[in-house]
Amino acid sequence: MSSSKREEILHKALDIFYRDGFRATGMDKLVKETGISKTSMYKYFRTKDELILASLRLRDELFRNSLVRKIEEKGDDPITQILGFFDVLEEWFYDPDFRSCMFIKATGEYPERGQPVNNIAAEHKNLFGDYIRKLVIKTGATDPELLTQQILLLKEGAIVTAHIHGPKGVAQNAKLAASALLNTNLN
Amino acid sequence: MSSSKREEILHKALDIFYRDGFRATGMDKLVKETGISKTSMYKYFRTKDELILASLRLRDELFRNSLVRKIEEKGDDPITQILGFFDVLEEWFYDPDFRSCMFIKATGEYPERGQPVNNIAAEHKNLFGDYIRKLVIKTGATDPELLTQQILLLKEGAIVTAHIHGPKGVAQNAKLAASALLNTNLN
DNA sequence: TTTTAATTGAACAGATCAGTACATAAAGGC
DNA sequence: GCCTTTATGTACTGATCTGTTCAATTAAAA
Repeated sequence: MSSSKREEILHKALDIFYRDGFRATGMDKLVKETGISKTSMYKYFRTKDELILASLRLRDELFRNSLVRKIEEKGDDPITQILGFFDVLEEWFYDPDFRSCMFIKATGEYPERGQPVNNIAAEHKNLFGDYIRKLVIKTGATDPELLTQQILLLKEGAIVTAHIHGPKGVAQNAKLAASALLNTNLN
Repeated sequence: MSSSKREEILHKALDIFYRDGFRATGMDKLVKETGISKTSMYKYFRTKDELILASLRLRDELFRNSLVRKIEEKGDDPITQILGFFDVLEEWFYDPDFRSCMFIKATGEYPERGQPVNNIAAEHKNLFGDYIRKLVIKTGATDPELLTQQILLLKEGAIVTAHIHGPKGVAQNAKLAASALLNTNLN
């Protein structure tokens, strides 16, 4: 199968891009660290930009799937899942490979509006937001749209804060805030 | 005065670094856009890294001062100021020159822990956090430390979200969350 | 005006950037 | 065995990167 090489390149490039950033990662570094020849890289991806975009799309898929799966391992009812989501975040923050959100960093490096990088990032956030919204609606909250957006704000804030200050306490502070907001929305 | 040239370089470099990013901004681009010769740049700053760090330090000073001033224009009592803070954020998000938080982006581009960039970013967040904490304590909140951290999470989340999705509604959602959290902390 | 300091422009070095060309080497199917 | 596909290694192009050098120019001080 020819596409297995493509997948291999993609997964390895994703790890390095996530760890070191896009502009800081040259193709030669990618060759050296992955052991894959440059010829192969340019066979499956016509440009570095194309590889970056494909990496982001893969990250979207892997990350959302992983998040949803871990959330649903926390329990069955929506409140448990919403609050459990912040425990999932906490586990991520304590992972030594945690380096903030790849999409936040990507939009930081490619600030031009309407660029594909920005679109993929926005789409990723929208898709995950849709999932959270479903959970919030299931709780019977009085203003599910507002509550959804607020939970997402806490999530983004926690990611950025854990990256700058370290993981300690960050996710639990966010969880307590989400819990308080949930309570005011249920009575 | 020789330091006025230094200041000029610093202010102009800051604007370009903030707009385009650090790695995406070469010294030649800086020369072309600022009209300042490369010789002068390297006279006042020995390396690009030094210029970057000085830019971040200037940003810290300018941005915190501006934020505090605008917050205090919103009123005298701490609750008005805390909630007004989110209106200040909203004005910033709608500024066409808004491009997220320079420190979040900086730590994204220079992910190595313990690096000066990271330290300056953390210090910036700490200093502003200290200011918010003072306001929160003045409100008589039951758990001022927790509430402070939560308000800061909402702030970081709002910045990142406004950058990816645009400014609409973001700051007000955060403001409503902060208001609800304040209420649960005052009763 | 004369002298001194500050600034510029432009060329340069050496490294690294994205991307290409091509000949060699594995690997798999028949 | 043979043949085709797939992958590798290496060298290369031209652009761009950070940083240096130095003579010419402007501005300020005397």
